[in-house]
Amino acid sequence: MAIPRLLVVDDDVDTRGMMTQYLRQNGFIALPCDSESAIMEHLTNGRVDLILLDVMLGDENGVEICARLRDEQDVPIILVSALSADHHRMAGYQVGADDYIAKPFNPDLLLARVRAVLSRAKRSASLVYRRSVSTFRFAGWTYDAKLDEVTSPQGFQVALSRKETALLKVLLANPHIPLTREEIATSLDVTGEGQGAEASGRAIDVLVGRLRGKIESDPKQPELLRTERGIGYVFATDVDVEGSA
Amino acid sequence: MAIPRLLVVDDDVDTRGMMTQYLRQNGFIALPCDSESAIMEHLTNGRVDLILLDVMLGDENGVEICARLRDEQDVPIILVSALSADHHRMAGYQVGADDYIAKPFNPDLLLARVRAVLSRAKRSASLVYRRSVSTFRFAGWTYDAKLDEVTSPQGFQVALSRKETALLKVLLANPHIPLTREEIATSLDVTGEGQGAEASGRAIDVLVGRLRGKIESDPKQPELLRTERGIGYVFATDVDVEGSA
DNA sequence: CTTGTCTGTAACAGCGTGCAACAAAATCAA
DNA sequence: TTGATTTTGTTGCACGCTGTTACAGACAAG
Repeated sequence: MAIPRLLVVDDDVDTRGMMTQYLRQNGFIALPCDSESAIMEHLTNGRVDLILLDVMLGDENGVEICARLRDEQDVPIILVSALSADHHRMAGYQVGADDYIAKPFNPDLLLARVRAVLSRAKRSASLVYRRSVSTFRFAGWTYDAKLDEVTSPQGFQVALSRKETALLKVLLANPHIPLTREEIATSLDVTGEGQGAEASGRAIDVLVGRLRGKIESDPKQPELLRTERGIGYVFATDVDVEGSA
Repeated sequence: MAIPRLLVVDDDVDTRGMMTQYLRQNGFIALPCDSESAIMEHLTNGRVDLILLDVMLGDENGVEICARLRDEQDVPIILVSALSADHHRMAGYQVGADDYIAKPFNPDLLLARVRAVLSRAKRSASLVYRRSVSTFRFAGWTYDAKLDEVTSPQGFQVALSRKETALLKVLLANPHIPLTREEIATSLDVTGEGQGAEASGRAIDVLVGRLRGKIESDPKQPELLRTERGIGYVFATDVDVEGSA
């Protein structure tokens, strides 16, 4: 199972950034959102495993959004509220939220809830990504997330830089799913909010090229890290994940 | 049976674009519309297999339009609504809608409903184009949809560009059926809103020429990709499909 | 035949991507 | 701290893909 992709929906940049950063540090893919339309976009464009939804969203109302999402979707939702009032919690459950957290919350609590909801949501226990877990295998290659070691099919160890490793992780977590440059950039930018972090330039292109140079047998005709013209990049190979607690 | 042609009627550009794009990615021909007159135009000018009709259409009322269409036509209609209110659903069924979906909806759900209505509407199950099919054979040629590899009767591998591949796919999916330039263009344009995408020009003609140059033994006297003067192009050869789920 | 419409195609232009080379920034050693 | 080394982002150019245009040939109707 791939690394869970979470949507962090909050209109406050700081909160959003903190949560995003924390979740990423703990092995999740966290995508910051600030509106319902952004949520829909993500839902349309790719897999989303859990939505952390702030109740207060400027004009929009988190509870209503939750209700609407729940009407048709089956994505787990955790409501987050700055208010501790219980009626909010009730309202939340009524519209089908999977859990409810009051701000300010203990980061570990957040993590615990997220994991609980994720594992409750789906049957397979391996759904939840455990940091300590960690061997990815693809096309003869091995990536040991714990030791951060990449081993070629011939058994040679390949040294990847931090960003290269991060890129590989995102790709391994989303095999066969085309990722936008923006999505990739957001995932790489571990400093919390990726807002304008990658506004300029073609850093991702270059990074992809560098990674290709290290893991593709023929970088000119990539078989693992394929280009989706006009869209972004895809990891076009099946990936086996081997985990341990 | 040809690829189903769907009309996506919604006055919001984003929604329309998203739905259109998603449907196209899944093998349908999706034509964006924003008014009743546009619908009528399409109904007049060509085959339409299903209409996805937004209930809120600016000044116009989707339900009324639905009723009017139903009065004269027998095109299946799925109503789409931003409101979850049930009376809308009821009203929809009363005027003869084939199904009803509330926005925001799960893309896969949309797809499921569309397919259900289409197959319910009548005709063989093969109506729905299956993208998961893997190997096409025609006149000695082979096209492996999974690897995107085209192999000539002599066993040589031929490199096709993205659009060329897309064109070939549409043709292979509809052997012996003349396809309009518009139909082809719509199928190729995966970038969402095709509105003016193909308004101008003869891109299709040129594309066809290029594909001919690669797969016809004598591009001057095409045997596979024939021209239907005044109409469009036909793939004039039997195609064997070897599919898997 | 002529005329007008439709199609084939070469030539060109714009865009996105790969990549090398450079510059800036981060990391490390002392 | 300083300076060396590595990593990362930027820039410029080349190249392939794609749509447009213009013109010539093909076809249909008269």
